[in-house]
Amino acid sequence: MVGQADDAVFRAVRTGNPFEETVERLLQAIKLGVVVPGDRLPSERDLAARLNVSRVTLREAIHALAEAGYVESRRGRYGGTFVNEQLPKPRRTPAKKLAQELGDGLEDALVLRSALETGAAEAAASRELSAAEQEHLRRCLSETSTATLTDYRRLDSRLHLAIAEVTGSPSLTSATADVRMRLNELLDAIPLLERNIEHSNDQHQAIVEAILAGDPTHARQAMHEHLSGTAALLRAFLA
Amino acid sequence: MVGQADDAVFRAVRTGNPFEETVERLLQAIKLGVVVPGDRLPSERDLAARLNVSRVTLREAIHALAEAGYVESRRGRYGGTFVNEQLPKPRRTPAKKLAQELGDGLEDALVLRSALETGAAEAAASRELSAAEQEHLRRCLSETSTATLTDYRRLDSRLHLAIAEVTGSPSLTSATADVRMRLNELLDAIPLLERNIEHSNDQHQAIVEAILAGDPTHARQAMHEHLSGTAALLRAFLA
DNA sequence: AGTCAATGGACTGGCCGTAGACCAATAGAC
DNA sequence: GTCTATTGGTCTACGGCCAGTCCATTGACT
Repeated sequence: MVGQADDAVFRAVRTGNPFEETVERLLQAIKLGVVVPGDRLPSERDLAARLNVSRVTLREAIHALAEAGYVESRRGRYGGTFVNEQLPKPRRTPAKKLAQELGDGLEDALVLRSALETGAAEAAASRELSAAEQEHLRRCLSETSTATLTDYRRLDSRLHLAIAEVTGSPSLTSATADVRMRLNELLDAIPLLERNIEHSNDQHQAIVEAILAGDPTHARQAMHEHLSGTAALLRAFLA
Repeated sequence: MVGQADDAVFRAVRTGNPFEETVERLLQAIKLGVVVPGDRLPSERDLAARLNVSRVTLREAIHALAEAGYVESRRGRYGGTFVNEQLPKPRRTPAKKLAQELGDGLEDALVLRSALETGAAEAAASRELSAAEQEHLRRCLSETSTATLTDYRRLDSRLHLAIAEVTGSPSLTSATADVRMRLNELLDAIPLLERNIEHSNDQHQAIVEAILAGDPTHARQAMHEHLSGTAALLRAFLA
């Protein structure tokens, strides 16, 4: 055995039990804006099948999220589990502590994110996008640019996810969602400045325009700049 | 709910049971050249802990691999589980059938691979590599360039994995290993031409040189060309 | 030749998750 | 107003996986 890559291949098969994983996945859907306040989740039977988890386990996860104030369930036909209009405020753990917890994980996540998202921007710009996909991109861009402070993170996440989506690669989309979740807690720990948001919005627009124009090189470069800015902000704040 | 990204976030929490996952992981270690014929795997107790799996499950997985002819176990101190010198030949499933099974999965994997590996090349070239890391890269490159036909796939995989390793990002390394495994079966289905190998070797050298020279742009570009070639080959063969 | 540490091999009790069936409630359709 | 399909809520029997323990074997070291 060589002794370097074995950490990667002999890593944990499962990071948590099915219950925890399920909670995490539902949180992902909410925090990344895949489901929006007021939306209904798929029925327990459907969702359990899609997540490949028993209904009991899924219900436990939903129950946990309900107690935490994220969702609410209603019985009867046309009932279901709905995302709350008022989402719980993320606990602002001190940045230093978070940085300590993550350790090398921060650099790890940033490197992976850069690879995934610049790759996604390039791939998206290299494809022929359907009218629906174009509309989806534009809509996410517009919603992000007009977002209030409290909604900004979620809509920003949603836009980045949308870019991954229009590559047509589900795996790339999943990976992007996962790495974003890893960085989310950190992002919540740093203050949101109006000036930064404006800058981000400009960059978002440049990225989306390059994708819609079918300019892979420019799309990649614009995304690279955008991510570098966020990365620098994070590194500075957690130093 | 929007209805596009939900496939990504509501995907299966676990693709198989712990047993299957463990088998897959050990196969990964062998097929990607992380462990080499003659090598000893970590002890069952250590390995089970690293994989976060019970020893019983790990033993079942090892037993399955032993029956398939991949490994052999010896008891006593200085015993252990060893990778066989003669690995089982991969079954050459007809390319058409494989393509049918994968379906859209091929494009999915190719897009993800491109993002991960071009990103890895760029990131690797952007770092200061330690002497050990440089040596590791050079060694993998050299072993690949002098490989016999039967060993080529494994050493080629190992080289690509090494490039991901020297980014210093474990997540990127893991993801690279995973997507490579998804493409492995396909790669086994297409014939290995001496001419293609020579071409690959040239490209490999260009990539590694760019990384060692600290030239991110060139490294990315060289990797992009390399992957495009393989992707075109695969698409052509499975059309 | 004897010792011993480390390894694979085997067994047990317990718990988490599953599959499936059934109950209870709800709101639209008629 | 009644009916009914769909949804969340509940329960039970079963199986896989796990943590822990002990046994069997081996070969280097003394």
